[in-house]
This record gives sequence, C-alpha cells and structure tokens, in this order.
Amino acid sequence: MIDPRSPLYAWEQARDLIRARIADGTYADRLPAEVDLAHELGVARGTLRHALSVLVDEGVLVSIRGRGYFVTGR
Amino acid sequence: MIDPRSPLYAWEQARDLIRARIADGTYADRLPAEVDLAHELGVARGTLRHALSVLVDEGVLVSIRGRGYFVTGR
DNA sequence: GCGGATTTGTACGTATGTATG
DNA sequence: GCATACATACGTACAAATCCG
Repeated sequence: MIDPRSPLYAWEQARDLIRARIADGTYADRLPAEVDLAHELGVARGTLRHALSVLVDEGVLVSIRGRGYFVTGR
Repeated sequence: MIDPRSPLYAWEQARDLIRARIADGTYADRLPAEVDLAHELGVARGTLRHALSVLVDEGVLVSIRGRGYFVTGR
C-alpha cells in the first residue's frame, strides 16, 4: 500500500489512499479502527493519525472519542 | 528544569521555560539544537518538538530545516 | 564541487493515563 | 468490564536541508 520509494511522505500516501477509498465507497460511513487501519496501510498509528487529522481539518472526516472516524459526505 | 510533580505537562513546562529565556535574552536570536535543548531541559525530543511547534504557531519562533529555530521578535 | 558534520523533518515502536460507549 | 480513541511521553532511526572545510 505504502511505497517507501515514493517522493510523497507516508502520511501523505495514507491520506490519499483514505480519500480514494472514501470516494469509491469502500469507506461509506465509518473507517476501520485506528490500529487495524494503520496495520492495513502499513504505517504506524502516529503516522496514520497525522493523515487522519488532515482529513478532519478538511471536513472530510469527523472523529468521535470512544466511537471512531466517520465520513461526513462533504 | 522539568518537574514531574508539576500539574503542567512536560511540554507545557518546556514551552514556558523557552518563552522565559526568550524574554530575558538568553535566546536572543537562535535556540540551541533540538537534541541539545531537549537534553538540557530533561525531556525527550518529541516532547520538546511539541513545545516548539506551539511557539512556532504563536509566531514566536520560526524553524528552518538544516539550520535551526530562530526568534522572530514578535 | 565533494564529503562530513550539523540540524530539522518524518517515521516507527512502545507505554501510560483519561474519557466515552 | 471491555473496546475504542485521545493525549502525552519516552526512545530509536533515517531522510532532507544546510553549512563548512
């Protein structure tokens, strides 16, 4: 999933992958748990959290403590 | 330098210490390197970077890769 | 221009504590 | 109680930019 030879940072690749999966409906309303998604993408939690925080800032996702990350639809 | 019994987080104490040293002229234009400053304050580099990022957001400091952290004067 | 030293940026791993459902 | 998520904090390693001999 994540290519270490890419000129993009890992968190940027993770961000783009998540965006694509939202666009194609893989993640229609809710994302997998942080730990699972991080493992699936092959990045550390901190790295994934960086990517997720960008998407939250963009309004693409909202995070609810104790629940998860949800797609806003915007 | 950093008091583990303080109600403040380590990164908040580091932030306040750096602010004070800028105010009293200890750091007039440039800060010591991250590794040195972290060791001097007794915190991990990640903790120091957290404190520094806050000061950068406030406009107190600017960071230049390969050079260091500089006091803006604002 | 080259090579090494310095310095910030990013990534990864782990751990603890707190809060929510 | 348990799973999920957030925040903080420690450590390590490598990448990228800069500086200097």
